[in-house]
Amino acid sequence: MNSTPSVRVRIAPSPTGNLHVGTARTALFNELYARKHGGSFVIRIEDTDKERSRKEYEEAIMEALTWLGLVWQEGPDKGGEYGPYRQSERTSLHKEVLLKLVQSGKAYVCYCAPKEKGERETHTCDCSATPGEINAAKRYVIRLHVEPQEVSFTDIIRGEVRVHTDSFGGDFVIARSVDDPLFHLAVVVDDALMKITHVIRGEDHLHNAIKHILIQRACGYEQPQYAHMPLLLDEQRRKLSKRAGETNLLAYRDMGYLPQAMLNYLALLGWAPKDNREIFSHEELVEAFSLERVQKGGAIFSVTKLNSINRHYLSQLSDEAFVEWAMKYFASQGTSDDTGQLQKAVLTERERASSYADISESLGWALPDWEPVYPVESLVWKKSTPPQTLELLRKTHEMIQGMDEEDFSVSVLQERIMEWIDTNELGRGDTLWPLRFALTSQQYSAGPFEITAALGKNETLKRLQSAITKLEDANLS
RNA sequence: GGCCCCAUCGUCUAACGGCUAGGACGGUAGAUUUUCACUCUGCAAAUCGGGGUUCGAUUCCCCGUGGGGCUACCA
Repeated sequence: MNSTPSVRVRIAPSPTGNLHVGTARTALFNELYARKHGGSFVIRIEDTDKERSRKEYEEAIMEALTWLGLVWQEGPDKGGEYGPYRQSERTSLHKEVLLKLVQSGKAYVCYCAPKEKGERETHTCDCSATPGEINAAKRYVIRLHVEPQEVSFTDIIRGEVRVHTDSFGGDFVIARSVDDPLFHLAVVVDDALMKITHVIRGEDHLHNAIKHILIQRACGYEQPQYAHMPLLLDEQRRKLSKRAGETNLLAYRDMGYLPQAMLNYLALLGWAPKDNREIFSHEELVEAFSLERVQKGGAIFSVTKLNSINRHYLSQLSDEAFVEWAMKYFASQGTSDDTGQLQKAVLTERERASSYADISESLGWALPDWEPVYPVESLVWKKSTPPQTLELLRKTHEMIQGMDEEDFSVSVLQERIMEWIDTNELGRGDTLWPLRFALTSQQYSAGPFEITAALGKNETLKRLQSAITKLEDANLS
């Protein structure tokens, strides 16, 4: 038999909301660690808070984890040897442990009133009922007996952490009743029963680790290795929360971020490889990852870097995949594309877009409801004059009129139009700016040939004519 | 308040105690370009402060300062 137990890690989200980006990162680090060591990654849904837990959140969480591309071996969706994987289905397990703890005197039933708000004295009382004598009519809790002492453990990321039990008031509550264990007890029991070897979680649990170790000792469990990761911060350097920005992972999918980009970005938050590399596939991350290289300080979740990484991955997509990605956005906006014009147009934003926000900003000209509303002067290039522009627009209209529909590809259009401009010495800027602007009415956009190709002959001529008319009517000098 | 954790460019980060503190994003200047973007070339930008230890400290130790987390009969 193998003497060293294989690595088993877990992520334990509570279905009281969508998957938080911070939780997603923790999940990723767990997954990477498990895969790196050929271990198992377990998902356990902590739905014991009956008030706030919702089934649809559990589904959203699983969907988000799947979207990110994480792979797990055991979970509520696929079962496993150490199930069930919903905490609410494990209460009998918890109860068993609880009873044993009380019977052995490691924990006791306590009828004392709840702690006052500012109270921080070490808890003392004479309560000592055994389970058989519990007076159900009276409110009670179950507390763990805690000998006043220094407790320390070695955190993989932080080194030695040492806390005195007095700092949290000694005997702490582990259950509201025999049927209602609290988080601390449930986590410890579940982790032990699921043979979790490494607990990798957020730094906000650092203090809890002490309580958890105390419970483990009382239960006679082996202590897992702990690794408390730095928190994800908002721009104000506070724990990333809903109020400071979007924290729902799936919202980023809906904003046009690719899962591989998000995965890559998340990995770089609090972790860095030995070399300067920043672009990593999932497999490459597994290869390069190590907990020892995880940062101790918190990291700000900032979308600018995510944008650049997303742009990189978008540029790696095939044309088909890129179109599919972009059209998903328009579909979500309820924009139909009967003519196929939008589909063609979308390609002009390749290597330019960072997310759907860019697509939506730059592709106005390709929308079915586009109208040529713009100030006439904008048609005139900065180094040109209105009469020149009018003249050139007329010539361009005439030139394009003479082209065949099948010549409307980017390369042919570019070749023909550029050659035409140069041989007639019309001036590239003087001609191309009004062309592009007449077609888009946008200050910034893709090049005129790409746009002409996407719009096709009829639409191009229509828009050029409209610009000519506008300019004539305006009668600028 | 108490307990704990942390500290390198604006941001994410690199640097066996030893090159001019490196890279990326962002910013900025320029080249290219009809515009924006892409690409290319430059530039600015950091070791929180004070003490030690050491030939030598971003790195180790102490103090201070700053930031953060936790302080539930939530998870």
